[in-house]
Amino acid sequence: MDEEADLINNLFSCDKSSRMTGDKRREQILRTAIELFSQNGFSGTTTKKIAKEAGVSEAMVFRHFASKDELYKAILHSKVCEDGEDQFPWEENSELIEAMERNDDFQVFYLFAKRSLEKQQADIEFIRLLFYSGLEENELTEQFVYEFMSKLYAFFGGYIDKRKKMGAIREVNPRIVIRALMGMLIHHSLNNILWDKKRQLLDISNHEAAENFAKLLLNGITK
Amino acid sequence: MDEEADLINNLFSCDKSSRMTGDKRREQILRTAIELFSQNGFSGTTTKKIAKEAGVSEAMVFRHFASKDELYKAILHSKVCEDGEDQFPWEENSELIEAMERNDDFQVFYLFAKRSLEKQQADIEFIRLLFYSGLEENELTEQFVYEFMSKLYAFFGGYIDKRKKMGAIREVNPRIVIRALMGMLIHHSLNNILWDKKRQLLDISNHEAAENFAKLLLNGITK
DNA sequence: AATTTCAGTAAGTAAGCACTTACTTTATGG
DNA sequence: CCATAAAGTAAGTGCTTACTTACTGAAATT
Repeated sequence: MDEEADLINNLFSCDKSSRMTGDKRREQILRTAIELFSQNGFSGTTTKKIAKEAGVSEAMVFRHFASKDELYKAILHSKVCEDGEDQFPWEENSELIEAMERNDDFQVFYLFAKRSLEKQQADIEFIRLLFYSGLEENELTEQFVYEFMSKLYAFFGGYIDKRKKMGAIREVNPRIVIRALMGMLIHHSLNNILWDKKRQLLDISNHEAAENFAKLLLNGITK
Repeated sequence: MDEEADLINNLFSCDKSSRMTGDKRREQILRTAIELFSQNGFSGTTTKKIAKEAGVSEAMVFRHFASKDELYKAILHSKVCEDGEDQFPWEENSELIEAMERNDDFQVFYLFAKRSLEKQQADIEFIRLLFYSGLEENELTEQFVYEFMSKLYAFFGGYIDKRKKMGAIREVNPRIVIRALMGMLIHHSLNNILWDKKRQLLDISNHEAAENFAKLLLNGITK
């Protein structure tokens, strides 16, 4: 409580010269850097700008992080590895688990899609960072995607396999199904974030998108 | 012929000091820059490196392009606007048109998917540039995506509407279908290019991918 | 053969870059 | 209340950046 109050106080107070503890300052620099790196990429972001935005001298950035590279790694680690755990909240999503137990295929896919879209929209920074670092060929990103997708294949592919055995789902490679679904979801978010911010091409709610994608995946468009 | 022979000669000859005409040198610098910008993004690419890679002095880069920014714009224009036209070759794809005429839905979606995947794989530079410039919030990119997708909606959405009226396809927003399909295709390519180069997560041919995505879109996975 | 044209360069410039050094200020526990 | 540790900075460092200037030499035109 005190901690949070202090943080808010520091962030909004006009008294820029107020001192922070090392840990808090470190965290604040990290958060500022996340914002800038996600906006402008690695080489598009200067340590000077990070320092200025964080309201400290450049030397402070280098006191907390050995180099710009280390700072970037710390960011990817915090966003991709720590928050990344968070990106896989389905096992604790009781609504989804229940839908799986009662074999309500539509609900399973719908809930998954809706939750994914909401997550993606709530953390645009994360998506931008993921794509920037992917283009920059950062191996941490490759590793994250591999682990994340492996978990997804295990969790979701398992359900598909089960329903296949029950005769509810036709013979199909679960990984292809998952790639198709993730493609719809990520690409839809990316359109909203990068290319079609004004929703000129397609303006639908997360509910509509999730519903349509789920139906599409389950029944296709053929009558 | 002569032109091409000269070009090949110049590219592979060890005689680096050979003179080129202004136009050819300009084109060569442009091509070199495309390669580097698509690999490292705008701020990750230096004019010095472009010059070195092109085998000329830095001053030559600035003789042909007023600034680094102008060079980048010229690249996006050439890749996205000129070659971009090329990215919409379906109207001239007689196999696809024929499939549309005989209302062979599967063949229509399959051919579209396969051709798209092939195009994307053949021009990785283009995709990287598209994503880099999208993240960098370049308005040229936004414009290209808008025009490209509008054409696609007109061309493909028309087919879906026609088949809807014929009662072959259920009530569905064609734009959502197209977004879903493009999502599968682009995301699959992006996985292959960025995150899963070694195909550890999913290793399928373009034929397999196109076939599965088309089936999925038409009939879903339900038995 | 002389002149003009233009591809091409070497060697700059000022500003900006990641990063360091040497120092000052502030909180805190004995 | 003072010693100490730690938060903080000003003013650098050498190097790189985008971009320029003043020049050279090959080839086409006259």
